[in-house]
Amino acid sequence: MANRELSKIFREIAGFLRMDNIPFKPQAYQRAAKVLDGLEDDAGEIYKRGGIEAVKNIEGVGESIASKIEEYVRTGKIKSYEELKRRMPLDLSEIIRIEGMGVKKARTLYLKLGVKNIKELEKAAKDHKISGLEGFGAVSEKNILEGIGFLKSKKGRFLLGDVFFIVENLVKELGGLEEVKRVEPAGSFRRRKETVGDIDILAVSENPGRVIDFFSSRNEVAKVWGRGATKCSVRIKDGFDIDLRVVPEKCYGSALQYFTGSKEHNVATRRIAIAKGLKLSEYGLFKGKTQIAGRTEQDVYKKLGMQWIPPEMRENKGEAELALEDRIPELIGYKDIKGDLHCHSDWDGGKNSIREIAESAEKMGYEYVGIADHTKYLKIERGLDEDQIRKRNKEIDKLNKTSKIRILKGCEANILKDGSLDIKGDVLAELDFVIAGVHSSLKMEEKYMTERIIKAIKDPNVDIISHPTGRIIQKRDECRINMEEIFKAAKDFNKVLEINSFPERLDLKDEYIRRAKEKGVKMIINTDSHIISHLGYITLGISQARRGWAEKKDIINTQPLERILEYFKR
DNA sequence: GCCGTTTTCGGCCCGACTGTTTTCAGTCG
Repeated sequence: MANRELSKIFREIAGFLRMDNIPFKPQAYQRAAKVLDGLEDDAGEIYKRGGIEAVKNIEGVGESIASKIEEYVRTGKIKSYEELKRRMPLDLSEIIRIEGMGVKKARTLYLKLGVKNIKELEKAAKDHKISGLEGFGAVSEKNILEGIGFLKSKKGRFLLGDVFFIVENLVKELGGLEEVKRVEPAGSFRRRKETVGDIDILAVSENPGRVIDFFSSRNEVAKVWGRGATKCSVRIKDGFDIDLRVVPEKCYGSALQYFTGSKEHNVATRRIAIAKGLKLSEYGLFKGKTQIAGRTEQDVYKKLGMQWIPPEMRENKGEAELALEDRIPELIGYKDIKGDLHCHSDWDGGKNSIREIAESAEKMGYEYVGIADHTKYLKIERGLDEDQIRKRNKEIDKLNKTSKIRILKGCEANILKDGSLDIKGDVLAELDFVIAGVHSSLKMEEKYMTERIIKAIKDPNVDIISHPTGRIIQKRDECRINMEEIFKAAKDFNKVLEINSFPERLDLKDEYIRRAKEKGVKMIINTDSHIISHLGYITLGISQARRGWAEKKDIINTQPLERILEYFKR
């Protein structure tokens, strides 16, 4: 896929241009990058099919960017980009991952101190070289070190959503090979952790050499680390590593169990084995020297006297004990969602029309879909005012006459600093549902932030609180909120907390989902999509819900249309 | 650099917040 690489390059070009205060061009490159990210067709393929003219038909791509795409497809490089990098040889995309660091600060620090990457930045901050510079002070140094510390604590890990579809695709391709009998990802990927390190893939084959040949020669492979008879490690162009192991069929199950982890879960299961006079390893479950299980995971757990445990639960949080007592909950399934209620349309900053969203939602097998455009406080997202909401509602009414699935009228209103909403109540009352979320003043003290959200929960028009903690994974901690009080208020006022499926949000996170479930708080899994390709993120939200042990009954959008409407009327 | 049933030239989502200043630049969403 050339799209990902091109979009990364265009984002960097945008950064370089912004550094030099060049107006408007950065937005153009940024936009092209964004379009490429959401593009289903591969730009390289488009070029090969229809030449530069076809490429120019891509939105946001004109003369100049099209010729850069052409250059990239033909030579694998873009000269002007290489030139920019030579002039400013710093790892911009890395440095700006630190919160509070942007291209201008990166530029100053490079020119004054020669800082090229996070490591050098950390040293400069520790040596107090930064506080003396114009525009920087002691607080800047402190913030930089804090930001770096935050990034480091999740070092080398990737967002599940950033690798998910690449890995799924690879596994599907491997599974399609004739010589591959079984293949599955293991590790934290299989447990669907919100961030993953290396990806482990396990396969069974009579001909490991052929499978490894295929695996290591795929064109997204950047580097082959190690190649053995049954094992191969590669780095993908996107920057993460994948290990493939080919194992004998008779221990596929035990190997899968072993490599899925977590480490702590494995310790717990091995302890159970020992208590039964057995020994569990990646090679199987043994009684003395005889293998009594190993071919399938189910068999391994069964012979241990346990129920099979969904990978998302294997974090040693009490699941082993439940499995021994036959009390593993029936988690929400990946096909249980009947509709996504947090979709932004082109009425606000979204990309697709309501009709397109409804059609995509129908293709996903949904019964209903909810349009939840931003409201007016969020100017950057073109939030709607009262009149625009009413106008949009009319369009939805019209579309509903012909649409095969029901389109619900909603919005994502802003919870202002004092806990009030930015849209008048009489307009909210005309909607099928109202989501409310915090998008500003995220650094309030716990007491005030908690009061603020609870006030919104008490608002009779509000049904759902979106991304309740406001965290951005690997970038921003959750807001200071007393979640216990939020759960209590949600329960008392019968309001729903969102599990936002966006890769960098996944908010509520697993622990809170589990706590909410214990408290009897209802939740909803939404995508917060701004383009129809985001609708597929729902699977990440479901994973998160399963990691929080949520069952179908805990998640309201597993319910049919009438039930969910009834729920919002209450 | 891209785009156009208000334009083929002249526009490009902008306000809040923070840390630095003493009126503002940079970052974020």
